Amino acid sequence: MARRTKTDAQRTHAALLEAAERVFFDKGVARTTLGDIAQAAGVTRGAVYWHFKDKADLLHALFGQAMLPMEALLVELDASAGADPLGALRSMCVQALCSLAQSASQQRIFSILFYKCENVGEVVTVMDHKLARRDECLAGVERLLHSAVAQGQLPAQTDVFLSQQILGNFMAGSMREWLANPGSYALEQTAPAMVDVIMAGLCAKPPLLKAAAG
Amino acid sequence: MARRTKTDAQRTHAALLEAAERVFFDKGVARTTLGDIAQAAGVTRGAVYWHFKDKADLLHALFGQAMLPMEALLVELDASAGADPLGALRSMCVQALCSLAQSASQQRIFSILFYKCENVGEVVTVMDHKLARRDECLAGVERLLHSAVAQGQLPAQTDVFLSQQILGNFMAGSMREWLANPGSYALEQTAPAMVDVIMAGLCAKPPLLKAAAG
DNA sequence: ATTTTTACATACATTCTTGAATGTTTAGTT
DNA sequence: AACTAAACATTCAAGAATGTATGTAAAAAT
Repeated sequence: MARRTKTDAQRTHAALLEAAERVFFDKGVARTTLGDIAQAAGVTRGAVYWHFKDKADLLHALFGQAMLPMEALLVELDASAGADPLGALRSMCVQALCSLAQSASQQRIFSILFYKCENVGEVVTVMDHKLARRDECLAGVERLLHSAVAQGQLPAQTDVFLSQQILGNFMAGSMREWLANPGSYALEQTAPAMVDVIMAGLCAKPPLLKAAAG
Repeated sequence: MARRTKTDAQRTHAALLEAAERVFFDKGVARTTLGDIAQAAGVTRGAVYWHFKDKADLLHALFGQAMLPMEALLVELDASAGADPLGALRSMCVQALCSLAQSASQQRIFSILFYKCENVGEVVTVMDHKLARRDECLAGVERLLHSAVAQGQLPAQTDVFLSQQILGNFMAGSMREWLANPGSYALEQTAPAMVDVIMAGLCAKPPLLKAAAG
């Protein structure tokens, strides 16, 4: 086959991304050759090298399109910051877990992130880009926690930085561990109760700032 | 060089494991060749193939010697089950985090586990073996939680399975996220406060069993 | 209508890596 | 003292993956 129309090109572009998602998930990033992806997409390596510079570029594109839910939460976050920041945080976290539980594609992509991709070499560049996005999100979380303190939902002495770390660690760990065997329990059902435990802990015994010795 | 004494052989065996730890950490498992490890250990590939079947076997051996702290906790766990199960659980978790924070070798090995190793192909066999060990540990955690319920430290309706998941998710997430940049905060200092949040959450608003509808 | 790109396919040269095969001492063993 | 086998080193054949270079047919541009 020779050149198709512009929309056909976009279609192969998408097909390559979809194929990459599947093959990366199945074989891991390091072991998949660009030939594998081309074959899975029904094209040749020439097409891959036309649309992407190399494997890292393809991975970057794959991860780039995947964070939409994360960013959606970020938007929702700043909107609802006013009334009940802690409640907003809670529903954000629950929704993030439920979103993962409901989307097979998201599960594949996060599985690749967590389990099928070595953070080494050119990949770290891709990951750094991804982490920058996540840090923006975490900064939003920190803002929410600050306003929770301001509104008295959390004690004045609360160490906001540590609280955010705790929440982030729990969220990342929950996603990763659940993805190890998604069948072990129904994440969407249990997500609210799980997040509630963390929120209750932050209210009941939050990490406190060490007052500067005077 | 030719054949050395038996103790020399043990020394090269250990040197190979140490070299593997370093090189795997630096280059990731997939990209390191057995030649790299041999060179780092000051021998040739022949020595590697003598001591280990292949790369997966080497990785298995590396991970096999690494879980000693985890198993140490397991022993300590059953010993202290009597008086204050929740307290025992707390100190276990804190100690696990501090242990990680203090041992550079442990940090490398866990970094390999979390970031430098794709869960694919023969590696899953290695990981499964590792997960089996971890599940034993988690079973111990579950026993502790049960006795905490029995002693009234946790409400009778507490969903022990979910509680254990929550704690495990938090612990795994904390280790992994901290390893992403160990310099961002002092884990040994903050570990007690962090674990306390989770424990307080479990006490204040534990996940509850859904009573079978009658 | 022609020229120029686009969007790929095909072919090629190069480089790595692996597994196995074979060689070489020398420590134990009898 | 002779023999066996341990503990490596060295070499080799074979396949595979990458990047690039080149071919090509149709779509756009003029």
